[in-house]
Amino acid sequence: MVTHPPDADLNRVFRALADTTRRDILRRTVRGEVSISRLADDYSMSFAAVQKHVSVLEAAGLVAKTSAGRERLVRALPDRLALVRSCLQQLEALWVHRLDQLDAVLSSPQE
Amino acid sequence: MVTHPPDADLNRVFRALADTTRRDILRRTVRGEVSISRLADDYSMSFAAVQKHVSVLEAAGLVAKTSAGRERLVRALPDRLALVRSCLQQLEALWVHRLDQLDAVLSSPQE
DNA sequence: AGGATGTGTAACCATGTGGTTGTGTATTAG
DNA sequence: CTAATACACAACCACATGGTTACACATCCT
Repeated sequence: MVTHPPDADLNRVFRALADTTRRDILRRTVRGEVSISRLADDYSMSFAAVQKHVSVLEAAGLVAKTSAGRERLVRALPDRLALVRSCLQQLEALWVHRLDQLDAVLSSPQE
Repeated sequence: MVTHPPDADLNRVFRALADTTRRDILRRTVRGEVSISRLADDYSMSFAAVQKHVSVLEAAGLVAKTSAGRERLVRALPDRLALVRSCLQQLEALWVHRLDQLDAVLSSPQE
């Protein structure tokens, strides 16, 4: 069970997505760049907490920050979602394969 | 920020997927029912640890257990993955929308 | 210059997580 | 019946996580 590097990445991405606030931040930064304090305005938690959420998303590669004067603009990055999609697709492919096998068993003559 | 019940579900599902061992268990139980001890044979951790992983997957609705004599057979459930897919799809739809807006801006005459 | 705003960082706390061991209880095998 | 197997459950531990507050620093505004 050597955990491939991509495995660790996948863990971080799923982990980052497993929080309502972070998913919301992601939705908001998909539409365009938003500063951290403007993000923080809409949540009932401290600025530092929102900052932490952003840094979790950043560590997962789901978001990037760019400096603009005294504020940091957060924008969502689409690339890492492909990782998740491929993981799910792989799982669902196995399901399809199982169903195929079931079909084969049901439609083949008894042994 | 009233977290809808589905939000909590989504959190649990993503959280459950954010672990290499659990994703592996999921892959193995997609193909067909596997007992917990047979699952545990292939990981370098205690039986109880694997049991916990299974129960996390179960709480997330990704897996179900059925009694068969003294063993519990674990099988993967496909339904909850649809939740994840729709969440990602929604996010990516927002991205597409942003790109559309960008295109519109770029192709429209200056103001 | 000086104050307001935006951010980064550190310390701290409660709780959750991933792992362990130990014990109890069914169920199967001899 | 007894022993081994498969599981459930609880207690425990180290560490991560999500939150807080406090403080330092940079940047903008007047």
